[in-house]
Amino acid sequence: MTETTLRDRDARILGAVVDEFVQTAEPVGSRNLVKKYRLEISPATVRNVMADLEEMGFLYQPHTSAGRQPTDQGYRYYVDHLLPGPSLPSGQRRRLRQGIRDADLDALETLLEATSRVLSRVAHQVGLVVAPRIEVRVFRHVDLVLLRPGRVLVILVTRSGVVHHRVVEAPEVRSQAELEKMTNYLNGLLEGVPLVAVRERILAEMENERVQYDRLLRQALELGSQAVGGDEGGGQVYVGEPLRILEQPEFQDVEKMRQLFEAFERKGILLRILDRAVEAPGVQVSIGTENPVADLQGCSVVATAYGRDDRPMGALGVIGPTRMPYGEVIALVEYAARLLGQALERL
Amino acid sequence: MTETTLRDRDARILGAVVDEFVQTAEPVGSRNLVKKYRLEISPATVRNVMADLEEMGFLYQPHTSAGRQPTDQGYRYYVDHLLPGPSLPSGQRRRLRQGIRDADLDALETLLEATSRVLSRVAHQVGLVVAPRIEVRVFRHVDLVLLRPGRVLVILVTRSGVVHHRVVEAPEVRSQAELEKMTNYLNGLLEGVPLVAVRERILAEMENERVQYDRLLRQALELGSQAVGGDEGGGQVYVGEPLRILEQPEFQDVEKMRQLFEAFERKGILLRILDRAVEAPGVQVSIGTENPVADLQGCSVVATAYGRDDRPMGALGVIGPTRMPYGEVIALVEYAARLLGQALERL
DNA sequence: CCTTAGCACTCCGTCCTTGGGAGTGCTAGC
DNA sequence: GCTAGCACTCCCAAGGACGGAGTGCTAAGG
Repeated sequence: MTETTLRDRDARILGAVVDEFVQTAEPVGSRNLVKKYRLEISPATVRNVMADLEEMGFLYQPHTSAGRQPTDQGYRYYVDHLLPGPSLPSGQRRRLRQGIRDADLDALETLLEATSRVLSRVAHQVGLVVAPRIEVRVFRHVDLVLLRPGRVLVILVTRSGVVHHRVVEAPEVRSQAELEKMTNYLNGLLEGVPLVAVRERILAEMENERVQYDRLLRQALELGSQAVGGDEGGGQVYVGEPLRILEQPEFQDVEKMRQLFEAFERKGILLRILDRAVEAPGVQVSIGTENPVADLQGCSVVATAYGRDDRPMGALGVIGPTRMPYGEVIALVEYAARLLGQALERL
Repeated sequence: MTETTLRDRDARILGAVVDEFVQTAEPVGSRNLVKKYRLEISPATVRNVMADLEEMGFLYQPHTSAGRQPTDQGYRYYVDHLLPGPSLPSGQRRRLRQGIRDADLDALETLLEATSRVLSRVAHQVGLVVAPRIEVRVFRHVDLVLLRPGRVLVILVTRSGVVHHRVVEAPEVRSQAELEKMTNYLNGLLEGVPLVAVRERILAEMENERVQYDRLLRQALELGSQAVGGDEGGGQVYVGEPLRILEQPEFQDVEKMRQLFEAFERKGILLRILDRAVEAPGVQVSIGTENPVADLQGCSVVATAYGRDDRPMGALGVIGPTRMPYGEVIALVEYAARLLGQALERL
């Protein structure tokens, strides 16, 4: 990766090619470019420049004597150096605001899902939202329900109102009355503890003398520990209206579409990509082969963290073909993250 | 719909055409048919019969001088009269059993999802499962959690271990302690009441003198009522691995596929189709235009109820192109329903 | 040295034609 | 009522011609 800086005119032409190709999805030729973008030079000159840009790896021809299209590297340069100032048409702002505000008063899950959907609709791509990470979630309440002797349903509620539940084997538990006591004990013990610290807290409590002698308390801790165990994968991913992607011509091909949809099913993949945006500042753009997942050849992801600046909670973003209007999508994702952050603040 | 009965030979030919077309997805011609199915008559005779069958509406030609394919009516006759005895290859039985047994010990949701998935995989179509209807679900436990003053999270658990939750506005509620009392009260009141009867029970209790004078109890009932309200749509639908449908050549066309996927998103549509199978006895087969939803032109649904015979709980089925191996799929759906019923019994 | 006009060339996509294959319907004979 | 034979229809794949869009190169001009 040599960090090239293009001369002004060359950059302008690269920018024009990207803009044009994003718009039309057809290879762009010199003549057309000059006309549409009022470049004050002749097509022949543009051709020379294009040949240079191709040599540098920013453009390529799908076949000889066709127009040029941007390579991943071309898009990269465009994103890094040529983006117009971030401005979002007020119509889109409004739609985003409305979509997120409408779900605002509801539970967290609804809010996140609504956000992913409205992102999809406004961007004409597919919106993604990762639920707040386990680290920022705080224990609020636990409830134990005896389904039948030896089998207990553990319900866990976080401060933001997210409900987790899981069935746990507990052969020694026989009555709901026992569970009631355990519930009270656990609730008292864990009130306000961050979920990540719950296990630790429980282990510490195990040392407590009182616990050593009380079978019930020991069991309660055991249950509590099992309840939070294995929940590390906490990052639920919401995929909004995946069918939107069919609006993009590159996915008229069934095989391509299928690959992408398979990625959608494997939430782990999406999580991996979006997670990088949680830590990093600003909006992250992964273009085509830049992103680590082979199945997502030809796709780009624009993502950013949401939450307070000093304390990112999760990430959201948009996935679509590499041929995407980066300026617009970046502004969109940025704004959506701000709105979602605000909504969570209120929640 | 005139209820025609075909003469033996005609019926056999219709059956052969259906079998062959299901297998190859190509219009089938007379010559080929004779050879492959060892009909002891000449192609010319077969042609005559086919012409008759076409006139009766069982077959049609996509264009002159092409082979024949079954019409919806043709499939209907096949399903009603020509199905080979229901027998399921032991390999498929095993795969079904395994898929369902594996999820058996888990919570209900997991079980239902696993069932829809294994149906998809074994049938090479898309499996559908409707969660047990609200009528057969029984109240087990309720829990109220104060998220912040005036806003309460209501968690509802049914006997089978299904967890519902919802955020409810309750401006007067200010402390968790109040909620604790309400919780106990509601749990005592509703233990073992079928969900459909909960609201009724609550209304009856409202008349109770004790309640008239106790603000807390009134509020508790209010909350309980809101918690079950609007939950009529209880039938959650699980769609198993929709991408499987791409294995069928008819869905290589993006537009067709898109329509179907849109139907998958609108769970209401699927619910409507499957719900008919809950009441009806045996396996229901809706072929192409027979099913009430226009978007599902060209698709068939094979569905049946699961649960105890005298008390159906929900429905499951398979959706795919009209060109599907009905005999096999019917046997599959039947067996899956039995397995799921048994699994629920144990749960 | 950079720019540009001109020109020959390349490649794609479309349209048309052609020929073979699969299948039918009809007729006449058994 | 069944069947062999035959003429006919239609699709589909392959081949060829052609126009369009675009390029690269060369040579001339600033």
